Amino acid sequence: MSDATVDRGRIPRITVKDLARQLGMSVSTVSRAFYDDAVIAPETREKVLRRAVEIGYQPNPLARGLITKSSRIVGLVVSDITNPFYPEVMVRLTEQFQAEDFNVMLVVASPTRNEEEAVRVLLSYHPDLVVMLATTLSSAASASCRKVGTPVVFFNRVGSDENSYAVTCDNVLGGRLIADHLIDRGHRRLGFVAGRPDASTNVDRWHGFQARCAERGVAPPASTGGVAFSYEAGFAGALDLLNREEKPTALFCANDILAIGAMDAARRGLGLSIPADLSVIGFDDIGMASWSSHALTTVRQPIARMIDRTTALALALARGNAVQPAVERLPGELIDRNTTRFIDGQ
Amino acid sequence: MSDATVDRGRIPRITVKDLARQLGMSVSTVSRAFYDDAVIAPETREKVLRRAVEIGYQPNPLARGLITKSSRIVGLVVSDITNPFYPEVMVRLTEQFQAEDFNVMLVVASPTRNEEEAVRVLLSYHPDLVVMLATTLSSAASASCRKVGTPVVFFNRVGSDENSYAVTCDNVLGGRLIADHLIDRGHRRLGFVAGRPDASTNVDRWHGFQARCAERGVAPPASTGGVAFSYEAGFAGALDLLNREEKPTALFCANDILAIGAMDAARRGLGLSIPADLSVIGFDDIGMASWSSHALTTVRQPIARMIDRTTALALALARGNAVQPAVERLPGELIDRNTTRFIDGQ
DNA sequence: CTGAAAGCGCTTACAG
DNA sequence: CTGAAAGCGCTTACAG
Repeated sequence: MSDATVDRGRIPRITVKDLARQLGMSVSTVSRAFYDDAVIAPETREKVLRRAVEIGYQPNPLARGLITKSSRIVGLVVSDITNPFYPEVMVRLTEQFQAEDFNVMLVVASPTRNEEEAVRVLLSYHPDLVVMLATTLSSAASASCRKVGTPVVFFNRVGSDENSYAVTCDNVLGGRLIADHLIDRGHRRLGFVAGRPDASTNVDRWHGFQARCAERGVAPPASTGGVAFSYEAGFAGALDLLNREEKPTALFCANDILAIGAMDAARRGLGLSIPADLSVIGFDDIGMASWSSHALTTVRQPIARMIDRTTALALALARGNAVQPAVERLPGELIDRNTTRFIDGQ
Repeated sequence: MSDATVDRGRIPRITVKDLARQLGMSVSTVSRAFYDDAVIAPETREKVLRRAVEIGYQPNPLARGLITKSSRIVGLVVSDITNPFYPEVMVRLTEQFQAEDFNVMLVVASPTRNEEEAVRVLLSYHPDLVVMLATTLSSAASASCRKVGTPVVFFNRVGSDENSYAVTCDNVLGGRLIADHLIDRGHRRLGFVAGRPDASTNVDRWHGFQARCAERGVAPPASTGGVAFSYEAGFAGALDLLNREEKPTALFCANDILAIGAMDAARRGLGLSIPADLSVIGFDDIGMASWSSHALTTVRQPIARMIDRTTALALALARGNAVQPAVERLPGELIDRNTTRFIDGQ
């Protein structure tokens, strides 16, 4: 019974040695049983595997990683999680990785522990891959990953450097879709409530929106905000825009949470009715957007496909397959609910 | 330059050996520099540490864990994440653990990978501790943790077995607070919209509510739901209760999301006005509850304190300190906003 | 105070 | 097909 140094009351774990001793085999043989492509007699493998489940042995992936240089850990770095869009993404990504026998190490970047620091400690665990699920552009973090050869893929955000992987919704296209939707309905005085200015989602949506307005000969939209993707920011942004000389008749908010805040400001703060007095449109199509109290017209991110693409890409990268750095932009879809309307005149 | 077996294009990591060679020291000495309580000359330590940051060396916690039997990993198992209450908890717990140099391995239990299976793979990483952040009662999972000697603490949920650790809001008390609030305002026909029946939060809130009603001589509340903690369930639950013979004048919903669904049902579905025609009260005080479109009266969970207690407990446990198994119930606070009112008559 | 050695739990050439 | 040996990147008694 090995040298069971009782570590702080912790029970000594079962190891290959235990299994080997019990079966009268060498540790090498036992070890091989856990690899499908190892040369080992089928009956031997079966014996090992059967006994393993009996005594509850599982190879220690940490020790294994020391040898194989593969930890089967994927690091997930997250920062702004206030958007309900992200928890779902986190969970679904994690599920997918788990299904492929990768485990997720969660790291949160915050004011106290910034992204660079967070990535530094993450890297000490030697993840096979890191995926970034955050809203700000940071090249430093991805640079330190690259320095140690760890591939990184950005989810719903494009890295600031050329050679990184990213999968996002086509935010520029989304912005254009929204411009068309509003302009087609007769709106000419448009407003934009921005989220964080350093988020690629924010800038791309704005660019698309703006560009399409210009193409269709509509006056440049008024814009405000740029503090956060939050209810409060949406509330404040709408108030700002709607108190200006030239009141917009329609607001594009950089995401759904902003839009919900904006609607509350319009309704409760200003006594407006939506969509009668004001059209509002969001982006993301979070669950809440479909609630009858909001019934928000928005652009739905193709979240299932985005997650599929991310895991596929991630897994390929983690396996060491060479794949061209690229950003994949998947088109979103405009979901027309009840917060925009046709206006006459103009 | 060591035996750089180019592993799938991955860059060979810097190790103690590299550092030792560069400094002309032994690996033992270098290793000691990273432990505050190790005997080592101060200047030596400083030299090592300085050089380490220069070349970007960090001890590999995985290799370290092999020796120390401490992975500095805390496993976080999560299942029903649809409640916006949880993402915040996840992030804040993770931040706290990070601050103490623990890292979080996220594991999600789902229909495809149930809790037991999830815990099994988690345990293979030998976490120093696991915290359960889920809504269903499962003793199997905690049993397998105990079998390998890994402490588990339940957050906002009490384990089904006696000797485990848990920190929760005092849900029974919360239910009582709500009963008092409603009864004090003259309500006598009360309704309860349940969440998942297997969640301890749900049963405790219901018990407290019921018991207090009985104590104050109010007729037993009608109850419905019991499918999920979701908007849809709240919507359906309210519809059910409000279509009964004896319509309740006030609804206690087992959490805020249910309450928001219930309010939408009452308002949009039934044309009722809140609180004029119906009082509604929730539980949690998620961010959304304070939005002006909801302004929901609710019981606020003492989330900051709950998290502090959890990390304190967790850290003590992870350090191997003996602490009595116990469930800690922290009192919540009733936040009186705009969804309940006094009724006359009776 | 420092170093050589053993060992943590694994895997993987290398012989047989 | 199997086993003995070396080694992954660390830490920690044990000498000196």
